[in-house]
Amino acid sequence: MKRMEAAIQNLRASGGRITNARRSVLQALVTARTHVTAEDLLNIVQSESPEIHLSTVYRTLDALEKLGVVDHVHLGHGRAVYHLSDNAHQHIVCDKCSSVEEVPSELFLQLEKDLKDKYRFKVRMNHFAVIGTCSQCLEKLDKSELN
Amino acid sequence: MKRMEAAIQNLRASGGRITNARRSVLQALVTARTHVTAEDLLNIVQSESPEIHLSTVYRTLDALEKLGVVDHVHLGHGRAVYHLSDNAHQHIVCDKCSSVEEVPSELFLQLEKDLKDKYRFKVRMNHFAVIGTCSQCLEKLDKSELN
DNA sequence: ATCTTTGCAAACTTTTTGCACCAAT
DNA sequence: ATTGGTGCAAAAAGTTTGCAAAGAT
Repeated sequence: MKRMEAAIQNLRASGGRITNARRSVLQALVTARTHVTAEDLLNIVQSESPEIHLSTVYRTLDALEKLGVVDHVHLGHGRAVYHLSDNAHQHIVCDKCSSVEEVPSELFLQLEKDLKDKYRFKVRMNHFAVIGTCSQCLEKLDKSELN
Repeated sequence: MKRMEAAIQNLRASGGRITNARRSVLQALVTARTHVTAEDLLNIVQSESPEIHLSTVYRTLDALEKLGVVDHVHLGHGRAVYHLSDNAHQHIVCDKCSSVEEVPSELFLQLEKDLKDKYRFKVRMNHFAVIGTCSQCLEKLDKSELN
């Protein structure tokens, strides 16, 4: 669990304190390893430490995000999902079934470069989701159009 | 105002009714012509017809969106912005100053194609925002790093 | 001892919903 | 006459905040 230790060093170095709550949230993030909502994290965390409060989860995520350890993406209907920072993938989100899939970042490299070169806009990788329709839902749609 | 008439036809054809509220919201969308929040629209609309309610704006936007006349994008901090459907541009949103810029869709064509071919995922153009840092904020950051 | 973090409850923001009334077709 | 839309008020859903007590350094 290198990531966990690195994050803890990071927190400490920035003058933060290492508390149970923070260790739990971090642990939960490592465990989950995918896009989880604050509430998902709360559930994981509370299965061990039921006293931990949702607002603490939010505040911890905030702190970790400021350190660059965590990122969050808004998936469209309000909820945000959080995960350990990692530039290796992006999210594609189905607007029919809300499923989230990860795709390699390389698909986005050209776009990133273009926006940089032509608009001096520095994309924050991993902080946006592409909305569309996933293969399963597309199939269902095709079938229903046959009727 | 072709767009407006087309939208009205569209509404009528789908069994919808043409009311003051709907005409106003549509008019406001045409007038604004950029990304506006539901509240922005409410303000525009209420300057003429103060009795129109926010929930009506939402319901109208909903109806128009189902017809494909309107689209909305979530910009990250909760608020959604709405605009007339138009595949010609995408949004890039600054995570520092929240400014929104439009960039031509062609930049996204390759990405769209890749996601289609490799993941059978059909991107819903115009329904996602790219988050990052705009040129102005980048400049400010550069300067502050010189200190 | 100091300064940060926590738990809780309450506030806030944005969007949705139930319902009785009203209006467009 | 029907069916769909409106205004209002209240609820939801997700997140943030103020505060006093507890905890990490």
